[in-house]
Amino acid sequence: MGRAPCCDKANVKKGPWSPEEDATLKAYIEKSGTGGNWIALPQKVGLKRCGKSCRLRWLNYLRPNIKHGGFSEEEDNIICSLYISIGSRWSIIAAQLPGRTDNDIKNYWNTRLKKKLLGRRKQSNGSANGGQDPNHDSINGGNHQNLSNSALERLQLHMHLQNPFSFYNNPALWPKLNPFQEKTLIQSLQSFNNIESSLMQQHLLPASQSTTTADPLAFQQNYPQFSNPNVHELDNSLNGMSSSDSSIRVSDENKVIMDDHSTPHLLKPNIQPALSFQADELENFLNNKTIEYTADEDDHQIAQFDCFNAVNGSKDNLFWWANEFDSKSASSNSWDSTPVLDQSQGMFQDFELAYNL
DNA sequence: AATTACATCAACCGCCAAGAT
DNA sequence: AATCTTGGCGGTTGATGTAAT
Repeated sequence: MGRAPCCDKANVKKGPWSPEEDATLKAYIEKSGTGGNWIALPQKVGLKRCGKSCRLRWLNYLRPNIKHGGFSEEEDNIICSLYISIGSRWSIIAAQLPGRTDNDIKNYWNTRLKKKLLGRRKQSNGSANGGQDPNHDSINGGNHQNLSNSALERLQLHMHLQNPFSFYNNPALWPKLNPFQEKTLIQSLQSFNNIESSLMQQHLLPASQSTTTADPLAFQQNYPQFSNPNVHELDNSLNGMSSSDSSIRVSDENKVIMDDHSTPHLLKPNIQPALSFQADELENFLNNKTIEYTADEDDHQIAQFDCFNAVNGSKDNLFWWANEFDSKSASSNSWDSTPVLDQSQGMFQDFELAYNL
């Protein structure tokens, strides 16, 4: 037996809110507050709505200082970084973006940002899963059924951001370079692409292994000898762009260490990715400023991860949220101050699991 | 102009955790 | 300790708008 409904469904209006309903609800809450009980609120207000519906309407639309649409690059940046780190904890992500609701961010991620980052891939190729899980085929299927879609998606995103093909195909991810660096970079990428095309012709690589159809892993596994020189070249092209900033380090035990000894905020697992090529070099290139290394006495690795950093070129705005993370509310929809980082311990487990595969 | 496909987003659903009884 | 109630959350749906054919 299911649980009892929170309200009498038969006598409750559903669907879009009318301006009159909005005005009624807003006026009441601004005057009297919620009274600490959303379920009882509709009766007090005189609305034929479910209490949950009232709550949602207020939190997502009517309450003051709500922003809709027009996400900035900085906001994209934060959403992306947090999604990779903690997954679809939209309320936590929303807490870092003043004026944004979890629902808005969730919609924005699902409809735009994800596509912007991963590209518009064909999600269905007539596979047996009937298109129910677009991630399923893309990462070898079967062994990953115990992973959440979120974890798979984050893995996919992380891997996508690590491979030179996606980088080549997505100029939005290109770092800002000086003219010389940009020229070198483009030449390197073209060279890489030419090698691949040549191999495709010479060895009649099956279509399923075409790297141009976003399967760099197969290419890397079949032709690892062609990976490293180019990666070196790409890496070298960005020499001189290193930063001495340090904020987060990862210990040998996979624990995050903040320079100011505060609570850790982001974890980039120091687990070797499944890629067979020189992931460190490639990662260093792709995330140049995003995964930064310091040679401190413990030889720890900085793990500040951010996929848009190269685009923005601004470091300061990437750390503000991390530094304030544990001082903010866990939820944009409440006004309490649950320490969100208490939850962080287990948040990375599925990401780590995906990484281990 | 009509139809179809795709994109967007507000709203709903159902589960879970925490607090109250 | 067990049960109930409520708030909160993430996933999903469906209505609407827009672009493509």
